[in-house]
Amino acid sequence: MVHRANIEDVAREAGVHRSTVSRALTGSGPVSAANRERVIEAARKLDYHPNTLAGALKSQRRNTWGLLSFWYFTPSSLDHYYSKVLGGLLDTAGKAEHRVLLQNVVGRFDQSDDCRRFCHESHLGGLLILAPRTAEAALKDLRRQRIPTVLVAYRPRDRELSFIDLDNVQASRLLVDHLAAQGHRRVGFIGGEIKLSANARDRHDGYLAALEQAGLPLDARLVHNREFTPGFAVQAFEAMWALPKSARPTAIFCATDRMALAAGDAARAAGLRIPDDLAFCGIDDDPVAAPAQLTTVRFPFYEVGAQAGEMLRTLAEGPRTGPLQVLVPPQLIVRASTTAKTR
Amino acid sequence: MVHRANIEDVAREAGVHRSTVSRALTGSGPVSAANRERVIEAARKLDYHPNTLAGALKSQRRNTWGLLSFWYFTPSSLDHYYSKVLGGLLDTAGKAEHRVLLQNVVGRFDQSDDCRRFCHESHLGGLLILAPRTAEAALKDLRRQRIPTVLVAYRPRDRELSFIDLDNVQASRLLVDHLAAQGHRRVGFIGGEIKLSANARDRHDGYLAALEQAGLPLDARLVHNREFTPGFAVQAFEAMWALPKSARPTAIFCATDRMALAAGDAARAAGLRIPDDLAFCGIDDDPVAAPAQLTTVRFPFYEVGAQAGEMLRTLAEGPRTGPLQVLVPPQLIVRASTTAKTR
DNA sequence: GCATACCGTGAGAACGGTCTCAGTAGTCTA
DNA sequence: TAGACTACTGAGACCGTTCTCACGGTATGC
Repeated sequence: MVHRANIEDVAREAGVHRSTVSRALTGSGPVSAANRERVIEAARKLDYHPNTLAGALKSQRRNTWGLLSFWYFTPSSLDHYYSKVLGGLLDTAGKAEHRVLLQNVVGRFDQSDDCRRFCHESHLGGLLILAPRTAEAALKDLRRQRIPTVLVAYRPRDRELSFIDLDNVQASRLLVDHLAAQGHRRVGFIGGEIKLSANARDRHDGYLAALEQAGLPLDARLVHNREFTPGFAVQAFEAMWALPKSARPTAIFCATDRMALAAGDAARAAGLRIPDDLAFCGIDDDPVAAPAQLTTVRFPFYEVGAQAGEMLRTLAEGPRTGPLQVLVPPQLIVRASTTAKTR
Repeated sequence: MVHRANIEDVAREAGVHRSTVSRALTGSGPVSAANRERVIEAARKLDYHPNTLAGALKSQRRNTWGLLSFWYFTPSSLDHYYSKVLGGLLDTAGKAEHRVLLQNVVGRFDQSDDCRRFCHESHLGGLLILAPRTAEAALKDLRRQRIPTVLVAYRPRDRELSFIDLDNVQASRLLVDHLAAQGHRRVGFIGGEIKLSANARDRHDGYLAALEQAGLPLDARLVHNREFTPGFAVQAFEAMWALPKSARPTAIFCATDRMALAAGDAARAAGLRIPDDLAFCGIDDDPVAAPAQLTTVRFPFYEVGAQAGEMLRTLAEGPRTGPLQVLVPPQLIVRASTTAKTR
């Protein structure tokens, strides 16, 4: 291993004590201008880089944030989400002079030794947790450590925890309002099982709330909740289209883009023109949505990551701030699948 | 801050010296069965977690790998690449009892202070560099540090560096061979500027080599290299289709999926049936390729990350291994855009 | 002129481990 | 039974910083 200059070498080179070197380089105390100059020059000459391990050990300062992701496998549909959140976090971390350390937890959160060791032994100054579906019990153990922790895209039952979640209710509202503004009155909904997924519930609830607020009729025959799958979307579309003509929807709002595209393809195959005969919209702004001209909403994942970082900063410095709880609104992306060219 | 038990506390609890605790927990020396038992019990009781900072400081052991990505901005098309490589690296790191630390470099690699500090001050035991387009000069500085370094998806001029690159030549070969096997003899190529990008050059070279090997004719009118953009792909398709009927291609191979899809859309708009009148294929297995039924090749990014980690391990332990240089072959994904249903 | 304040500095104790070394007791060999 | 060897243990230096403290010197206030 190459010899790396340490603070003592710099002190010798500059002809001062290492305390003075430390003060000069970190600005933690008074140093005469002449000595500061000498120290900086010596550090440059010796290519000195302080050993952060030693510094952190002594000062007990924690300048690393941990990102704990909790996936048994990583479905490709999460790549976009993951890398944008990460990008935002990295940028905030950079500004805050923090490093970002990663840990992927395979299997159950609360039984993972990796996870425990990551949180206890990595000298973390903050912790971000992605998608901890079953993790709330395990979080209690973490809280004893008093490491600032923010849950991402998850709303815990325990109201003492900090989180930054996506406003799925608002997502539905934006889309329903947009459809209403386009003149639609009969808007169908195809979503996931509301008992299994908070996302499914919120998107469904938002749909109901927005219908009511916009004064649109609610027709139970136009509401289908079971699975977040393209196959189910096609089935649900077919069921709606089998209704008497007057009962059919003029627009269908699917809880994901993939579902909307599948249902849209089925509709096209049945001879319908989109959006004139039937409009479609989804949620996610999946990469396939843009080429397919699908109206959708997009969550600003980069900003979620960046703001999560800011929350960690606030939690770390605030002596006694309560939990921080943020709901991130989505952005409406209007495309041709809901905007008739001929009107 | 909560009191965290240290090794001294455990020693006191177990009634032994802290040396014995260290030996018992790390297995670095002999400990009697009775004492080992006592130590483990004491550690459990006090919820002791060793301070890795202190350990690494003294032992000079480096158990962190750095992942340096170098993007001025992060285009969404790289999300998939980035998160898969990362996933693979994380898994290998986990097996090797290593942590992964991230740094995103904005702007020029060789002028980035963040980058230098990351490499010098993070006590890295290995370094992975993603997409260091202009970075080779800066790497010399890094090599002085003797940190095992692997370049990902990049082939450096300096043959002393270790890298793991994607075999773009082989990608082209797989596709051309596939087209030839489908009976095509006139295969067009649309790619990027070969002087600007190694990718563009390799894909183009692979096309030429595979044509020759398969005994297919090379017609300069069917080869278009300028930009990796959908717009250019459309132009190039139109140019080919404006040729006399006998000179037209029966299949077009585009250097990216996005280009292939754009050209394919233009062909469809011109009334052509795909693949019967004209077959298309691309490279990348972009998320939009599967729904569009586009034949393409996929690079195994997860495996790239995992193997890069293995390379770091080898470089770290090998006392004097030379540079490791790996070329990763892609996988052919055959879809309907090249397989005529009616034949 | 003396008390007070403050600036700049060096001395040296931490931080929490690891690791070398020496010493003790017990076992084995000749 | 002496000598060598082994298993185990504690003492304590050390990794490279930060940070508190004490001290000399100069400026300020009364």
